[in-house]
Amino acid sequence: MLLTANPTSIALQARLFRGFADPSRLSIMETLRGGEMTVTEIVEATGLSQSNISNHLACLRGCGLVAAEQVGRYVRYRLSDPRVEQLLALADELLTDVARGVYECIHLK
Amino acid sequence: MLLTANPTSIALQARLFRGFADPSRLSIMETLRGGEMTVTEIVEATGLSQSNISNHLACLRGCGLVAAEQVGRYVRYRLSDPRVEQLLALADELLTDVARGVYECIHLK
DNA sequence: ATAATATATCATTGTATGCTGATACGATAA
DNA sequence: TTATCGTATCAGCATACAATGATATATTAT
Repeated sequence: MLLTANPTSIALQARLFRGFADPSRLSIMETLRGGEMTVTEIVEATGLSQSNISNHLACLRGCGLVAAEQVGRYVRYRLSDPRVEQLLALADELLTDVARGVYECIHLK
Repeated sequence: MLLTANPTSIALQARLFRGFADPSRLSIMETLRGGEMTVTEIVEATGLSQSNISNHLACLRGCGLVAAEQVGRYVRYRLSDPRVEQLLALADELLTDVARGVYECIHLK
């Protein structure tokens, strides 16, 4: 008998973490910790290309990690849930202790 | 002037999240929430192949997310830090609210 | 209506990495 | 020592996905 946890749940959780597992998306989310921003503002703040940002915003939005609101010809984005920030903060904390390992880990690029 | 957060930190954080962003690694970590286990026990619990498990354990170990201790010809693995479990728990909580979005998100396989 | 600005979409390309199967290594038992 | 069991490593293949550049859409201004 396999003791595997609910496979669907595991797969979903993996996907959720993937939402956080990209530098561009993390930059966006870190930027949004400062409050709502338009796409242009995010582009300026991160230094990433507009299409790149838009692609990632679509991803984050699809996953429900950020929410968007159209304001005139701008679209304002924000973190959708306080737990998104909590997750970022907790990861930061954990990282203070595992940074060296993560940095030196040869299994993740 | 770019307002980018420390790029190195962002890259490391992305890597850290990648550690969590794979179903096999998540299965392993979920399994280890039940306490220390040998590789064989993890293989049985998850139903994944031995080499697959060993590869992922090497990754998790390299990142400092799990710790290992040799016991005879066995190696017992455990979660290395309570915050690893906290991160898993928080993700689970968040997932209760964003599950649909994550499931339907076309940007992540 | 036309132009200009803000954002989104899409195809392409390159790269990262997960999985498998074979094999090597290491520890104990016979 | 030899066999056996537990674990680790590695190469090869297949796939996922991030970044770019071009273009489409949408909103306001002239």
